[in-house]
Amino acid sequence: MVYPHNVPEETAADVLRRHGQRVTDARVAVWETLAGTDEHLTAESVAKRVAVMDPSINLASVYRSLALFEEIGEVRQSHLGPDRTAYWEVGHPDEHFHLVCRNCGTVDHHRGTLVRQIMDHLQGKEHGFVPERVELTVTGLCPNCVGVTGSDHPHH
Amino acid sequence: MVYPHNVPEETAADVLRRHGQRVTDARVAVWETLAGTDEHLTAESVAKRVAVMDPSINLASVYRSLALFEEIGEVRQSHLGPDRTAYWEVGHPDEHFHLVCRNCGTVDHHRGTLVRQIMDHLQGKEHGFVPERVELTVTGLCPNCVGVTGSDHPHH
DNA sequence: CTCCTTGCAAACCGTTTGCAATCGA
DNA sequence: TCGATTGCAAACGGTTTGCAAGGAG
Repeated sequence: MVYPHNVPEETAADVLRRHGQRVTDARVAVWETLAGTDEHLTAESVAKRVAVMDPSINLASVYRSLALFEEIGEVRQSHLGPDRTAYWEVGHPDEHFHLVCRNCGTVDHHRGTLVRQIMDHLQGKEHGFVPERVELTVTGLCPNCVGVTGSDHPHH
Repeated sequence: MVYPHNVPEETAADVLRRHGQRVTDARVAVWETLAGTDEHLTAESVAKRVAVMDPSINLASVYRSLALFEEIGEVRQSHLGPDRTAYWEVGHPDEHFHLVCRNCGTVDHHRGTLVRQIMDHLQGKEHGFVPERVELTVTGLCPNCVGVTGSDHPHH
């Protein structure tokens, strides 16, 4: 079940130029890394994959590229889990949310109408609050871990 | 609109003993701080308020107390905003979510059936995923900031 | 009396930044 | 050409941890 990309045909250079940004090796490598997977990656793991294409690209440039893509709205950062690490993914056109297994750590994407419904719900009810972004993360046990684990503590 | 506490009558000592934990000054102070407000506090601000009651209590002990209360399920940690700072609050019986204003930073709690609905939605649809915790954070513009700010960038 | 908890200070770790060199347009 | 971008290394900031002293049960 591979996650289709934003605009599969569009290259990194296209994306950058569309936003009036310079096309550099670091940015291209970061974009290709993120666009080429359906996983959520930490900056570190993006850097690791980028290093395979071009070992001369520095971690700092990866961070700067990620920040750039986020600013222009092509990439999203989420804070899954209780750790303070950020996870990155290309910004999908469809709203979606995350199911995180507290046992095996697997992160599942789920698209559908739920996030839209939440937006609508707020539009009507919250006197004047203008929702822009909904971040919904559900923690629990994935099908694989339900039977295996007791109902208790994960890491002890 | 003050947020009513979990079990208003229960003292810090009660809570701790109920979980078989030792009653110490640091823990009592941290509990009273968190139970005495409807705000979300960072560890640092908890420490600041704790210091008023007892200046001898160390930041590290505040962190350890927060971790303890979280482990026993009496306190919750959320990652609001894009920074990696954690925000703490007592664990409310009613599910709720957060409305964060991207302009002024205000965090609003909202209780209601939304979170419950999400849980139910998942129970039925997600073949076997067992939801345990729903973290829903909506970023946008609060009523006060809607008119004031253009539709663009917050901090530039 | 025993083990748990604390204060302190140093370590951690993901992320950011200043700077001179380099690169893209 | 010339400002934007990079690599490098050092700084940052919230959080964690090792250890000896102090405190709860």
